[in-house]
Amino acid sequence: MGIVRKTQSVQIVLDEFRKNSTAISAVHLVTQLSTKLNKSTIYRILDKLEDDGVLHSFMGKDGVKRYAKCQNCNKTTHTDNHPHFQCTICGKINCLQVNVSLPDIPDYSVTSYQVFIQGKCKECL
Amino acid sequence: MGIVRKTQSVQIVLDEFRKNSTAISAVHLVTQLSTKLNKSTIYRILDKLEDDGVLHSFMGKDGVKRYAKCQNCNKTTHTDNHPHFQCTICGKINCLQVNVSLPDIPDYSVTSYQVFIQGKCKECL
DNA sequence: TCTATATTTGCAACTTAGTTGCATTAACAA
DNA sequence: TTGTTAATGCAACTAAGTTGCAAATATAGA
Repeated sequence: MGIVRKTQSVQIVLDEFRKNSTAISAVHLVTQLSTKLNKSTIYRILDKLEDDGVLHSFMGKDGVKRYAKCQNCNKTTHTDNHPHFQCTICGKINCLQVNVSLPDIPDYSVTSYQVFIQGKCKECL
Repeated sequence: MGIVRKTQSVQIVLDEFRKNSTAISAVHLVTQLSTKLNKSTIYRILDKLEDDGVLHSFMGKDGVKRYAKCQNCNKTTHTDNHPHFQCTICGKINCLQVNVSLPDIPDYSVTSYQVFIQGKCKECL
C-alpha cells in the first residue's frame, strides 16, 4: 500500500538511512532501534518504503534482507540494475554507480536482474 | 570438511540433482526426502557437497537457499560467474551457460560476483 | 481547533529456515 | 572381521520475519 502517513516511526527509520550511505539489514535496524520502535513496525515500514520506491532491498549471501536508498526511483519505475558490493573485510555493502549490462541470452526473455559483488573496498585495500 | 564417505544418504541427495537440472532449494529437498532422510542430514550433506565443489549455492529473493550442480568445479577452483535465471511464471531456476563480465570498477577490488536474472523461460514464453 | 475515521503501532504469539549437541549407526581401512 | 571415526537421527534450539488484534495517533473535514 505504501506510506500514507508521515509518522514519527517512519522518520526514525528514514533517519538511519540518512546517517548511513551503506545498505542496512532489517535485523540491524531492529536491534539498533529496539528502544524506539517495535520489530513489526520496522518490518512494516521497510516494506512500505520499498513499495514507494524510497528504498530497494536485496538478499545477502547470509539470507538476511538488506535495504538501501534508491537514487532515482519512485512508485512506478524502479531502476535497480546497479550492483551491490560487499567488502569481505569490513562487511559494508554499497550500491555502485556503474551499470552492468547483460550479454544476449537466447531462449530467455529478461525483465530484471541483480548483481552482487564481493571484494575489498577503498578503505580496506 | 567435505564428503569423506560415500554413504547412502549422499547418493539419495545426489540422485535428486541427477533427475533435475534446475536449482533445488534446501527446503524442497527436506520435504521431498522427508521419508528417507532427516532434515539435519540433508543440510549437512548439502554443505559438504558445496565444500567439495559438487554443488554451488545461492540465495533466492525469498531468502531460501538453493543448490545446483557445478559443471567444471572442484574443491579448489570454483567458477561461479555464470548467472542464475528464475522464470517468473514456472518459478524454475536454471544456470545459464553465458559469462557475464563486469565493467571496470574504480576504488574496489573484485574477487567474485553473482548475477541473478528474472524473466520468462523458453517453455513459458 | 476539535473530532471522526482510518492508518499505524505495540504486543505476543506464531511460522519457517536452518543449526547444534549428543547418543547411535554405518563406512571402510587394516 | 573388527576397531575407529565419520555420518546420521532426534529433539531441542536459534533467528528472521509474519500475523491478528486492541490501543494509539495522524489527518481530513467540520
